[in-house]
Amino acid sequence: MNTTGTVRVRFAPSPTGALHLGGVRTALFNWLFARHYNGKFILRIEDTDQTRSTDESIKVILDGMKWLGLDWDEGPFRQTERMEIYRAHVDKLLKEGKAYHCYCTPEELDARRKEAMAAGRPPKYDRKCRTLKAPVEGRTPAVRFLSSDEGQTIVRDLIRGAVTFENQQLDDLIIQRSDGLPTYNFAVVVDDVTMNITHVIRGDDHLNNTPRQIQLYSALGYEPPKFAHLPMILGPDKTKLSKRHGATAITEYIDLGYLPEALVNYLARLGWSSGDQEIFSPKELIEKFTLENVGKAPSVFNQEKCVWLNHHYIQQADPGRLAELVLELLKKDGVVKQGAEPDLEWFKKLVKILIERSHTLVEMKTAALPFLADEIQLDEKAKAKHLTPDVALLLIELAGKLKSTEPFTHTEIEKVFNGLVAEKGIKLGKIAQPVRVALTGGTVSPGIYDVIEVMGKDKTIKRVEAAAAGIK
RNA sequence: GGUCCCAUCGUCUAGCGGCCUAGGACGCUGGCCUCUCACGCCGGAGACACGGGUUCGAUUCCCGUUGGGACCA
Repeated sequence: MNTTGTVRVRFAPSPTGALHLGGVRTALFNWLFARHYNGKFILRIEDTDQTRSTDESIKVILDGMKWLGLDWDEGPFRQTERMEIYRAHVDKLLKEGKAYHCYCTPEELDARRKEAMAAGRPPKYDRKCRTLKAPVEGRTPAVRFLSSDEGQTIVRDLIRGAVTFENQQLDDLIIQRSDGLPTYNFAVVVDDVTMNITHVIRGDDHLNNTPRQIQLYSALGYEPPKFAHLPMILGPDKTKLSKRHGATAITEYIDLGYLPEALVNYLARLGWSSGDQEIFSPKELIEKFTLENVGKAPSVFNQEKCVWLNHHYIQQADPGRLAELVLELLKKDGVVKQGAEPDLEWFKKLVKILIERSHTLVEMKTAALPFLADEIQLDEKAKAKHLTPDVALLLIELAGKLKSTEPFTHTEIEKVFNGLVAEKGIKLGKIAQPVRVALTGGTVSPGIYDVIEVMGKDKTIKRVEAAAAGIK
């Protein structure tokens, strides 16, 4: 690939809602491409649609990118701050006769479109205003691009190869609406040109816009950038991923307890691969990422695999970091009150014993609950199965032994259990399960010695005795 | 409807004419480990959409069909 000169790519989201997975993947690929080739990654906010754009949404996008670690080198630029630039380019085209005023109202266009469809003709603009001699009184015109209707426009896409479009099929598209705002296709071209973008890497859904844009570049007298159209991310029903497929916004994944590195790794592998490798650090991704290994086929977002990666990265993560993240979740839920945080070192110990069986931070949070609460509710089924009359005495005996256990550590606690088991000639499960239920309320938890150690002597004995007392 | 794109296990993918009895990962599943659940380890089921070419030889190249998707309305 020709990479002489600095690579400049951009991510250009519309701030009309959440930052969702498709957008994130586009941003990620652009970012990886820029970093791989030591280029620049530019962030541009496409907010010309002022009725739908919000500052809140811009904040969500920027926060999401930061969370993922996708740092940008220039921007964020906002299109609303660049209106003069668009206007100047429109004027230039008008002056050179490459664009013309169109006085047709949306209603008129709509009517003619319907007429054309009814008559079996393609619903294309009929170019009525192309030959207009004088302005129409009392109307503010839109501006249309005078496109060629002969020949072909070939998009040389870095992922798809050459894609040919018949110019005849292309419309005289509006580049400036009657309210003076530039249209999407026009603003994009002007922006990419004036920002010296070298590679436009974007979703497949823009491939059909590309020939028009190429024509605009050449009308404006600019060399078009190189294009690369990424395959879409689909939902389980194989249609474009959208809200009805469940969690699609990046913020939802934060709330669900995902780690950014897991999401980055997962999204990188959607539509891109490097042999058999599944796990990539950001550094490796940057090293190995090229457009050559980007696939053409759309891919379905698979929650299970994403969770698996999240589990993997939770195992790798620093317990201190996890402790802080889980604590945040607990505060958000109101389980932990500001100023009443548990001892951080103790909490870290707790987190450590939960790591292995946690797929998300939310799971970790849930598993931490019995350790934080003063009182616990015993699961009825677990109680019925494990807290049976024959274990009442065992529990009392165990509690007694634990009272004099010093130091109160995994090793010493294990000795107590082993001693009791040998003495009574029972299986470990006979006592471990009832204790687990007594301490955590349920039948699933980390290893019982770890649970006891972290729970602490007082709480352990209190709960074991309470459980024994509750057996009828 | 028009234009464009796409097509390997359920899903993500490797494969860039012979190495393929099609490899890996998630998920599913049988077993081992075991104080529960996980983790881990060992094993299993599971795909080249179809039909024509091209070629000594097609998953791989070409054409068509089918299917799916996107865009424009």
